[in-house]
Amino acid sequence: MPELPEVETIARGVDARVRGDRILQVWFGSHREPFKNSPARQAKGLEDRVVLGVERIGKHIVVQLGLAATRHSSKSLPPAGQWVVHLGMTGRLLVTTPEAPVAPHTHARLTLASGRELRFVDPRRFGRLESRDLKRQKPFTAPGADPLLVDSTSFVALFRGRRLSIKAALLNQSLLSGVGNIYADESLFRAGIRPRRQAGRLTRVELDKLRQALLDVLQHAIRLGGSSVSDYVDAEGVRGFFQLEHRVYQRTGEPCLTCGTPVRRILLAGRSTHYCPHCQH
DNA sequence: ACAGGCTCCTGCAGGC
DNA sequence: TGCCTGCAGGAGCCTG
Repeated sequence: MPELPEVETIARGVDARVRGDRILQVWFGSHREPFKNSPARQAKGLEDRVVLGVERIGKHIVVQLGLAATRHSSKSLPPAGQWVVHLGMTGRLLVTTPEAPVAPHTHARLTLASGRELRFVDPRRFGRLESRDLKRQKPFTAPGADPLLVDSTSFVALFRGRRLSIKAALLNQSLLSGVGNIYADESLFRAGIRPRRQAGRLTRVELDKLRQALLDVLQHAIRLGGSSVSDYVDAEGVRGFFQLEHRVYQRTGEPCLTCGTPVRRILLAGRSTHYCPHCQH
């Protein structure tokens, strides 16, 4: 479901609601997916920890956890652990009251000292949950560069010599972490670049244009709370509005908003890909 | 170093 | 009404 703007929106919303809260008890509703390490070990890493903060890293939501005692000591103490949430296609992370009806496919419920609950819901179970003990493991890092932070030189270097299509390159999380199908199509449209073009053959000017288009489209989407294509909602259950700004994504056959040519849909890297055959070269 | 296909899942829309 | 197909915001694996 979610790409960078949706994950950013959720992470900010969860952070605003649970930062400083303490996890009292954890309930896991399933014992197969979505656990990268065992539910028992995750519960151990979560219970009686204080939420120091919640942030987005790539498409992951990282909950920074401190020992309950750190509340009373220095604020600069590093986190003791992390809870890493990947939402897959249909995952949701919601802050609710304990009385709120439990949605089908709820896989995790974290009871908080404030009386709230943090819930993970994921019908397709493509999402992943992982707890990391920072005494024994390194902090989670994204495999690729963050599209909001990457500078022009590094961006250009990512694609140098690469023979795969620019669309596939944008989706490759070890190059850029956070771009998915919607924002790949939307940024390529705004940059005037055909998705099938070989990444390594784009000019510096084109890549600069692409980086700027990507930055613009992601920041604009974050301001609008992300894209609600089907059932995406933020931490409070509120839908985003960027889907109203889509120019090509899921507009197959509809007129290009710039030139009127019908938007074309092809399959590329196994994904639906939308572009304007007139505006993109 | 890729491309392409397949897989993991559930749910929904559209055609018949 | 039901049954079928195709499709969906992700990503890892395997083969060629």
